[in-house]
Amino acid sequence: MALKAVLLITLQREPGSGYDVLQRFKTGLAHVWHASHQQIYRELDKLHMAELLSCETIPQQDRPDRKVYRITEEGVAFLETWLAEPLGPQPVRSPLFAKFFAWERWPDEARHAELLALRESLNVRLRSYQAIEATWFADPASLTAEERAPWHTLRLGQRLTQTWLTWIDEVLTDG
Amino acid sequence: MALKAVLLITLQREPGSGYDVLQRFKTGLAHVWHASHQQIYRELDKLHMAELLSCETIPQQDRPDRKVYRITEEGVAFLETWLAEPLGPQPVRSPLFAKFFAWERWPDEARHAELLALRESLNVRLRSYQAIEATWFADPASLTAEERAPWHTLRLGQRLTQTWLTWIDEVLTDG
DNA sequence: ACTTGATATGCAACAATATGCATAACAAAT
DNA sequence: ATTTGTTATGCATATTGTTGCATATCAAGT
Repeated sequence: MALKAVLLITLQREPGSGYDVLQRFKTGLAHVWHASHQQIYRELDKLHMAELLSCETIPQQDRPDRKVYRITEEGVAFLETWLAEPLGPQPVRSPLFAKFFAWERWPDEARHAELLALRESLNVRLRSYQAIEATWFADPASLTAEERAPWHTLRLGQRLTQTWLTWIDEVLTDG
Repeated sequence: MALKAVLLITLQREPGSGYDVLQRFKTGLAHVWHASHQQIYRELDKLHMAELLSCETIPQQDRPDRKVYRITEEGVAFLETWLAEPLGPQPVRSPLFAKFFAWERWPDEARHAELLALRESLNVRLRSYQAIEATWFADPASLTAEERAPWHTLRLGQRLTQTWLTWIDEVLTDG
């Protein structure tokens, strides 16, 4: 459901091909929702079948046709319905917590490596957040209401990441 | 994969039926991994087929047989393999971030309701954490290394929840 | 008497995600 | 010349998770 919604909202802002959308998932949408190219192409096709997206096929010489999708009125209505209804509680699913739960069988060495790798990937994420902040949100006071939305999510992302990092250091120190 | 691991670890500590396991998912495992009873029964059957679990059928009068599962040697080996290999980066998938991403089409009223509902459910979770802390971890200094594992995950859960709550209040105040 | 909730188990259909494979041209670097 | 990376699209299969339905007993409350 959320994937459909993300596809609809990004194509509503700017129509584009599956490949265009894929690039957006790799950049601006990277901190919102992950999807593989296979999943994106298939989901776009489904949304087209359901007439939530229209599709204009642009023939190209010597390579596959480029299919440009744009949102339809039904697509907008679908998106607004999704936004209006509350999400409900999200199920808890944390593989790392599962490993901690299995503590007595988790070798010290493996745990240490796991935490170091996680810390590294969280640091990468934090740097990515910092780059976004410097580029787009250098002056928070001057942001419009609309611009504040991504700024808020960025700040939450930063704080959650920081919370994780602080905790990892404590666990590494502890054992 | 993680579901298999959680089933194996809990049955390794204490053999039991699908129903027993379900009760554990509703209590002690509630903050580790969510699974429905349908999924649990199906997965136990699969693990039995794969001989990672053995199964003793205990006939009962006038009601379905009780099937008691216990871990096998292959099951232990499987679990240890899973614990030894690093998890790798977890894909980002946050429906709430997706809604923030769709800000310009998200009505103020719906956003407000969404955040209030989320705040309430996070508060419930925080109270649940506090109850666990008071019951099991009243004196952190006296914990053994093994007891510290669930304590660590509890603390991370508390802090992440608190980070969310602080952020929600800010967003509610802001707009 | 009747309903509700706990005990105890599942099947079937569907949706979402992951993984492996496949094609084909072009540009840039070695 | 050949490899590597980018552009551009998908299909097939398997795994994982969701939702609706189904059965049957017993205890406790109304």
